[in-house]
Parts: sequence; C-alpha cells; structure tokens
Amino acid sequence: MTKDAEKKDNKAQQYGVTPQSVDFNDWYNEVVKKADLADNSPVAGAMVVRPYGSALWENIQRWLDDRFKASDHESLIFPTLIPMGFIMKEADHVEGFAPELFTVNKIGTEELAEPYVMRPTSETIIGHMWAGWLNSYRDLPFLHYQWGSVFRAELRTKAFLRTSEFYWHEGHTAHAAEDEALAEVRMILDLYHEFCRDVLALPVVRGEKTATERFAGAVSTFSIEGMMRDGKALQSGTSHYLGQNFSRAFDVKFQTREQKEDYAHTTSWAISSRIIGAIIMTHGDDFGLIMPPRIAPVQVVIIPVGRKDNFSEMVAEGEKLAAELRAGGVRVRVDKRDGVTNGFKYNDWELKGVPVRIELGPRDLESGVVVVKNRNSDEKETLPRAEAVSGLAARLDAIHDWLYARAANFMLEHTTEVDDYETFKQKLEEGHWVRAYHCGDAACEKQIKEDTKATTRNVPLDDAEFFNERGEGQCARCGQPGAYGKRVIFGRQY
RNA sequence: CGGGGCGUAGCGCAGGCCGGUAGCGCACUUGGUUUGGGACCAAGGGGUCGCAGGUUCGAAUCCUGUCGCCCCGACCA
Repeated sequence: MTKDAEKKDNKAQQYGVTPQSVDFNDWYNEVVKKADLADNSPVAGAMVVRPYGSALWENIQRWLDDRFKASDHESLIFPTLIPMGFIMKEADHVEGFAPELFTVNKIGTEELAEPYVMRPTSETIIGHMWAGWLNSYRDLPFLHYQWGSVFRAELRTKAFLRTSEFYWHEGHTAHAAEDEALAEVRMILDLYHEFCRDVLALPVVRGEKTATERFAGAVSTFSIEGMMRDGKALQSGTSHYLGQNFSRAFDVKFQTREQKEDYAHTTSWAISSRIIGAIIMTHGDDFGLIMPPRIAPVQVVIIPVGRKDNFSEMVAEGEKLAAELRAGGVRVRVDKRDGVTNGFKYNDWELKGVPVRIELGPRDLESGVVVVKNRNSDEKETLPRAEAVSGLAARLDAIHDWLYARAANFMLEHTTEVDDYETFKQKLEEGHWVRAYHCGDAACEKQIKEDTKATTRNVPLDDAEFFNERGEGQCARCGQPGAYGKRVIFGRQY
C-alpha cells in the first residue's frame, strides 16, 4: 500500500459510518455515538444522553406535553421507588415484570423489612394513591401523566431501543365507564399517530395487539408500529385499556350516580425514548442521521465561509442571517468554529442530520445570495438571501413530506400479503413484514415465533392509515379460520 | 444464562507464537501556512497494556482466576 492509499484508508476508518447495507447494526451504533446523541455509561445497560440527543428529547417532550395539557390532562410526579408488595398485587403484572426488577433492600447497612423496587412502570403506586383520592363518580375522570424514567433490567441493551433505564411519559387515567376509558385509549393512540405522522415523519400502523403481545395486566393493548430500514418493526407507542384489573387490585372504587359502588376503568399509555431509535432507523442514510425538520434540535445550520482576513466578518453576517431566521421561529445555529475546514463542517452536520444548510461566503455576500443545501439532496442551490429566509418554512415542510413519503413507500414495498406458510417464512427472511390471516391461537403464534423469529405486530384498526382492509381467510400457518376479520401484521421486531 | 469474539493513549488498531518494562493512524496542544466538500508542515502532551495472583533476574507477551464489553440465542417499551 502506498503512503497515500494508507492515509486514505485511515481516513475511511476515521470518518463517516459503516453503510447501512454493510451492517445495519454497526451503522446504528456508530450514528448514535458519532452524532453525539448518546454514549455508553459505566452503569451496565444505561446510556448517557448527550446534549444533541437531549435537545431532541426535549423537543419531543414539549410537543407531547402541550397536547396532553390541551386535552385536559394533568401532570404529576410519583416516587421512583415502589414498595415491592405493590407489584405483587396484580397477578399478570408481577409475572410480566418480575424478572426485570431492580430491587432496593437496604438503607445504609440496614435491611428493609419490605424492599422497594425501582419502578418498571407506575400503575401500581398510582392506583394506590387514586384509591385515596377517589370517592364519587363526580371526581372522575382522572387524567394524569408523568414524565420520568423507569427501570427494567435488560439482558441485551442497545442505545435508545432497549436500555435498563429509559425515559418516557406514562399516562394514567381513570374513568367511571368502560366506553369513556376506551375512548381515551383511542384518543391517545390517535394523538401518537398524529405526532409520528405530522411531527416525526414516521409512518406508523395503529392497531390492536394480539393477546400474546398484550401489556402485563391489560385487557387490551393498542400500538403504533413502524418499520425500520432493515425491515424490522419497532413498537413506537402503546395505549392500554386496563379494565378494572388494577382498580380492583388497588381498591380504586367510587360511588356511582345510582349510589352503588363500582371500580374505575383505567388506562395507561406511553411513548418512550425508544422513539428516538425509530427516528434514527427510519430516516437515517449512509451519511448519518436525517432529522425530521419539525423536531430537529437544529433546523438550519449556517456555515460562514471565509479566509482568515474575512472569516470574522462572515461570521457576523451569518449571525445576522441567523437572527432573521430565529425571528421567524427557526432553530438555527451558526458554525463559528475556526480551524476546521468547510468540508469537515458539511460532513459533520450531515452526520447529525440537520435538514438545511446555508453557506455564506464573501462572493455570496457581494451578490446578495446564499448557497442552500437540503440534507436529503445532493444539489446546492443559490438563492437570493431574502428568499432563503422567506422560503425556509416551505423548505422544511418539503423535507418533512419527502421523509414521510420515503418511509411510507419503504414500508409498503417491504410488506407482503401471504396465504401460505412457505412464502410467509421466506418473506420474513427477506426482511419483510407479512400480512396474513391468523387463527388467533396463542400456541400457533408461539410456533410461528419459533419458526421465524417473528411475532404479531398488531391487527390494524379499521381506520388505520395502512393495511386496514377487512377480509376473511385461513390462518397462514394452521389453516384454521382467521380470527380478526382482517390480516394481521407479522414482523421481526426490536 | 448457552454459543462465539474481544479487552494495549480519547477513538481505531499493531506488538504476543520466539518474555528484556510499548508503537502506528486519527483525535488533542502550540506555531505557521491554509479554508466554497472530511487541509498541510513542524514541534509537543498523553498509556505502562481490564483486574488479581502465579512462573521468572525480568511479564503487554507464559499460566491460573476474575471482571467487563461486543455479536448470535432466550427476555423486552
């Protein structure tokens, strides 16, 4: 190898990320680290969310929080520790979470008579408190949620997707009647769908989970499922109807208008920091991230281009432009770093997925233009400076639409309707989702999982944006009549 | 927890078989030249080789144990 070739080789190692097609998993891990989203921590299975990732999460929180409040939900704060006994009160719940609980059984050197667990979710302690707050049907509904982190020990972890401590909101509501609770469950599911579609540019399928995949302790579980660029499914949000399971376990009862006693119908719902994994894996490309513009921590980066003698002048011009954009509500950053070349900056911001880059150099200044480049295009455009400002909102919208269409097409192209088990297995092997009729039998589902590593993702709702057609057919595996009146989505999952 | 791999500078690695107390690229610092797609030159700083024990005059290198990480499975938002 010549010296130059050696240098080039070293650069290839140093810069950029492994292409998705070479190794999707390596690509993901490298993007997370190199884009400064997160880093490993000394605590096994727990990540550190770095400033760029934290800024993204804050934007996610802000949008959702506004919408929760706009629909009369109230936030509150519960303890991170939950008495061990609480977890034990709901049978399915214990079974579901027991293996992954972190337990606190000492204070200082003193053993606790009753250990605490680090909350894996808060239904139990919230139920306990509600019992004390609820007297009459007039008190209902309770529309509560909290932002925080929860703990579930994971054997194999992966940044954002599966960490032993993760961040989320958990919504908890209690209602006097079943239909009200179910309406809440649907309202939240639709809100999550809207958030994914209109803010994150993530196409997702709203549907109901089969019994096997239900939340521990729920009567019914609804989810939004998205497809990542390796064809795997990611459950991106969930909304559960808990019936009266938890209210009976925690004595959440009230007096009805008819002067009878009844247990509340409760719901719970969540989107976690996992959604950041969905953003990365749905929109990323071989150059790195592509941030959906409406949530991007930095929507526009301005690169002042100049030599030593006029660099500071160009920075000042960049700041002026930034101020105009900020006045229009745009999140913008000026890359003032000196001593790194422009090419380095371009690649750096592309890796971080900033939707729009504006270059501003002496030549541009002289002729009153700027050079604009979208993250999703190879083309640079030269625009009058004023148009770069006035046209920016539309430009960001166009990038959003482009991302959504690209992801939706990918999902549709990688989903196949099948009616026989051989094709079923083959398509899954090819990284597709499979839409098939299923008998609804848990043992049959389990067998499919053993054969293919795939599980049911969900049964799309009648008004789901994708895959919602009703129909009748035989189970693709066992030939028994389909149980859901439509095809079920099967896929390998994160 | 079962199978496989790996722990040497911030990152990526070489050295190990044939013991003699550590090297390369990138990153970092300083100075200079550069700057419209991952700059160049020069001079520097930084590790004692995951940890513990053993063999030896001497261990990154050999032996034993242990911890941690990654990948494949089982578990999972």
